[in-house]
Amino acid sequence: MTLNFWLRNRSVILYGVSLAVLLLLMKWLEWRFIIVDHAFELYAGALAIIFTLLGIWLAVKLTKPKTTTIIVEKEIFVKNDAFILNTNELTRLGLSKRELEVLQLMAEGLSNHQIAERLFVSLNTIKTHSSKVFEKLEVERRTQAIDKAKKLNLIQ
Amino acid sequence: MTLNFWLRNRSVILYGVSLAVLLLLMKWLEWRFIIVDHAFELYAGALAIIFTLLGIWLAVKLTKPKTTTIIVEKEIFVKNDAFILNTNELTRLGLSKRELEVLQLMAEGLSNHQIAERLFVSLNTIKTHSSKVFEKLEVERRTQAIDKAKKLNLIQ
DNA sequence: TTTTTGCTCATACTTTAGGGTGATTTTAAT
DNA sequence: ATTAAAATCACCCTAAAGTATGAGCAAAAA
Repeated sequence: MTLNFWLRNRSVILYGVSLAVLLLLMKWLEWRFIIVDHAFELYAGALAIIFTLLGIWLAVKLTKPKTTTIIVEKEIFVKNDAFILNTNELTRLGLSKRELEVLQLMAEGLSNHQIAERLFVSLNTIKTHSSKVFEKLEVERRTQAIDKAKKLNLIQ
Repeated sequence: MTLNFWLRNRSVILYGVSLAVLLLLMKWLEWRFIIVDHAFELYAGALAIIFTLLGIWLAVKLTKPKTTTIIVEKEIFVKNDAFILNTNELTRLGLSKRELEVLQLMAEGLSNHQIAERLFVSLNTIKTHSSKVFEKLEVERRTQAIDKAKKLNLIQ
């Protein structure tokens, strides 16, 4: 407890002790070399300087450091791969759900045969769907359809 | 409020009190051992207090606050149309310049015939190129090639 | 210089894609 | 209940795509 008190307040205690020592020293000096002219002014000046420095030291030591928080916004460019289906365009073109499904699988590189298997329908059905898709998208080839559909955000 | 004031300034108050105690101690010491003018000590004490306070004030006023910079990441979603060709993948796959050119035109929806016309070569040449492209990309269809090439950033 | 690589083209053949037409069934809307 | 759209499937035919093989030529690399 006593040790704790010492640790917590050693700055103050040290200060008091050193002040006492300083004053005693000055007194002794004064007593020793009292001959000096304007002794009082010098003494006061020294005191002022010393205690100003002491005050600065105290403030720096004992006050919490000022902190200014600067918030800087760092712009991070993120690739917008969050696909948002263009519903407007979809309804405008009149593409049905199934047709869009076929178009999506086309874009993934599947052949008509593979799409038929995937959707559990016949090859002819897929042909009919794809033909309708090309008609509605006003294209002639699946590659064109894919390109256009991607540009219109109809598929991913 | 008063308690808060105490907590915030206990260092300074403690210092003041201890200074007062110290001065009393000195007075007592003076009265006990040394015979000097009383006014001077009071003056010195006042000086000490004033200039210590001045030092504290100076320090508080003039110290630069520590700045903490907090960087907040602000996400900006950008359409990533800044295409960067994946040269590593390109050389890894061993795709030639011409083959890449054909692949690019494929992705734009052109037929082999159209590509041939565009590049002023025969249809058979384009067929050869496309076959090589499929081989190197390890795919069977142009739609697959397009899909893979886009995912690998080989084409736009 | 020789070799390799890239680009070109051809022929023959197979597979896939696409167009046209028509029909049935299911689902949704009027 | 009727109509309309969507989804399904078939057949026929043509066009395009893709495979395989061989070959000529020019530029770059060994």
